[in-house]
Amino acid sequence: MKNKFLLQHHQLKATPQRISIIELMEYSGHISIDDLFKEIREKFSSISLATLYKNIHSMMSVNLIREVKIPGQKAKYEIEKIPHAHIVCKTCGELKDIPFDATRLLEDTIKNSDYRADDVSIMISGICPNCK
Amino acid sequence: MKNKFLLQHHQLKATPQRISIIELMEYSGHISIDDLFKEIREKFSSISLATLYKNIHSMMSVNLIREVKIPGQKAKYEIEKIPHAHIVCKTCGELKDIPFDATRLLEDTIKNSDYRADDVSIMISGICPNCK
DNA sequence: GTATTTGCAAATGATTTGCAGTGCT
DNA sequence: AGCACTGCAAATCATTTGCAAATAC
Repeated sequence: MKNKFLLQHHQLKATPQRISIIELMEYSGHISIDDLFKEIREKFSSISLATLYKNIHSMMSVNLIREVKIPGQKAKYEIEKIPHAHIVCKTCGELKDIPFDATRLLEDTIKNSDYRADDVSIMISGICPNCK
Repeated sequence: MKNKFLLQHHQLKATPQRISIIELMEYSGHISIDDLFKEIREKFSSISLATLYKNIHSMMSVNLIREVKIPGQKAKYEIEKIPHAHIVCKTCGELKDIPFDATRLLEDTIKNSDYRADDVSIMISGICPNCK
């Protein structure tokens, strides 16, 4: 129900496919198109990749979700939420959030450049505990 | 000459194509495969995209260059250099460096998580002076 | 001289598009 | 009812691969 409203508040029709996309993103944190496709087929066996791509685009265009690009990997998608940084493991590729408030960084940037900055995305890479 | 050594120090053969790739990256700061292809054809009219892709990969695998992924754009490539953050204009897509030392951020992350962090990439987005 | 690299053409993989039918509001 | 959305198939675009000839060292 919550996600139905979430979609409607962003002027998108609340189709069951879209609701399911949001649920899967909430559950996984970040998900690639391929994994999304695999998961969502369990519920909608006839869904097409084209539909996923179209929905990802419409949801991005209203800032409901965000694309996370990672060097050497396919893009992942996540629901817009509170400020955080990303940390990706160089070995296994796992992506995690860590709490990080970039407000300060943004303010500094605004001070030191003539850009009107409004968003920061931070990608840290390293080796995760499991792979160490 | 400098770039010939740069390649050799990374155990790559210094072909004229590779030297030219490095020159173009130095000149442009960040460049996409397509732009690289357009530019480099002026010098090597018979160069193929396959060669570019292959070289980009070999140069990345020895950390001579780095891939910069930007949401909504194709990847760009740049020579590894001193720490900086990226700022991209949401309107015209222009990408710029701003000086930024992420050492502190890295240290904090190491303290607060059990990852062994070794690299940070920061992408700020906003509106550039020209587009304001 | 030998191993690597180049450039071509073809294969593969990812994303987008057009369109007819369906479903949300 | 009307417009947006879905799913299919086909088109397009991006990247990779295999291989023979060329080149760096």
